[in-house]
Amino acid sequence: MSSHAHPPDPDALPLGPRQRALLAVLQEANAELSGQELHERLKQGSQRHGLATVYRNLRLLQRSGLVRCRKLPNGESVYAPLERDDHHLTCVSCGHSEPLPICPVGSGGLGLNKVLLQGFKPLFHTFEIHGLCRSCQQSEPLAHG
Amino acid sequence: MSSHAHPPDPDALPLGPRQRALLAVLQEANAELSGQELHERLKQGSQRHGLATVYRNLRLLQRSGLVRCRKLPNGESVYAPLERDDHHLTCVSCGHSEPLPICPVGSGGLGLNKVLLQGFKPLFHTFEIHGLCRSCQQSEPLAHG
DNA sequence: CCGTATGATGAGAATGGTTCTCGTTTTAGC
DNA sequence: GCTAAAACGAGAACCATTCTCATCATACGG
Repeated sequence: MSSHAHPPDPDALPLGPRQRALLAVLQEANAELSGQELHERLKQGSQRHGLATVYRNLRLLQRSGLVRCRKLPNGESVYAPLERDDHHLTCVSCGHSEPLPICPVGSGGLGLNKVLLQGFKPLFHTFEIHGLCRSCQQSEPLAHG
Repeated sequence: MSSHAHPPDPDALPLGPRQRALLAVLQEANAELSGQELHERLKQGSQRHGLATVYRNLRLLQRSGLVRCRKLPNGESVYAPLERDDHHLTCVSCGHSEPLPICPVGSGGLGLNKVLLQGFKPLFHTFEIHGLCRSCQQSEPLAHG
């Protein structure tokens, strides 16, 4: 069993109109978006949109297996459609994070099996390499920054 | 090149006494600790310890390659010594997170090479499977929670 | 040995993303 | 159209983390 589960078909799920709008914005974007950014983009449409609802629906979409989420070093959460499977290189010093075109979960699925998962239902995974970006290596002579 | 770099020898690094104390508490603990928990434990010693210094030194230790960090769904950061290489199963609904005894970065190192890293210096990696734990699968009929 | 410069520290205030509260609006069923 | 239940928006509340700044420790020159 892999954690590369296929996302469910959104049309088969009982999504509200705001949840569909949220999903559409995420799918059109070419990068992960934060809750605040999503809120900004949705407000530009015709309907009213509250920030609380954006976060509420992001949680629901995540539980439905349509949206993935990760936390940046600054505490922001960023969201993307489940099917986008990027991972990241993140600097522990400046917080800069960039895509890493590699996925540790090959088609073999890491040998994840029911014994290890113990009833846990996987939706998506995150893989991140943390370290020092080129410019932070230069400016900071390691320890005692 | 792998992201399984050996941690540097702490004795060879110019660490201050508070940084050593921090590292010692982390190494004695058998689980990841949050900044607040570390602060609590350090305050029980003889020296005074401020929360700001705990966070400052955690950042320095991280840059030095001695400490790793990840963010829980509730926004807390938890820390562990670099050499502890656990990964996690985390529930997107209740936030519960438990160790997963698997590492996607085998001794082969994923084929990470200089071309991909582009001057980035890896210190540690995080791998996490997000999904629904057994009890949240039961209590929440997926979407429209 | 003392004075001074530099860096580390502690206490508490400030920050900011996310969640909560609650009165209002929309939806579904009849 | 009427009512109950669910979703919503605005703003307050929350809380881990970071910032500010006055104080303290350390190193070094005189």
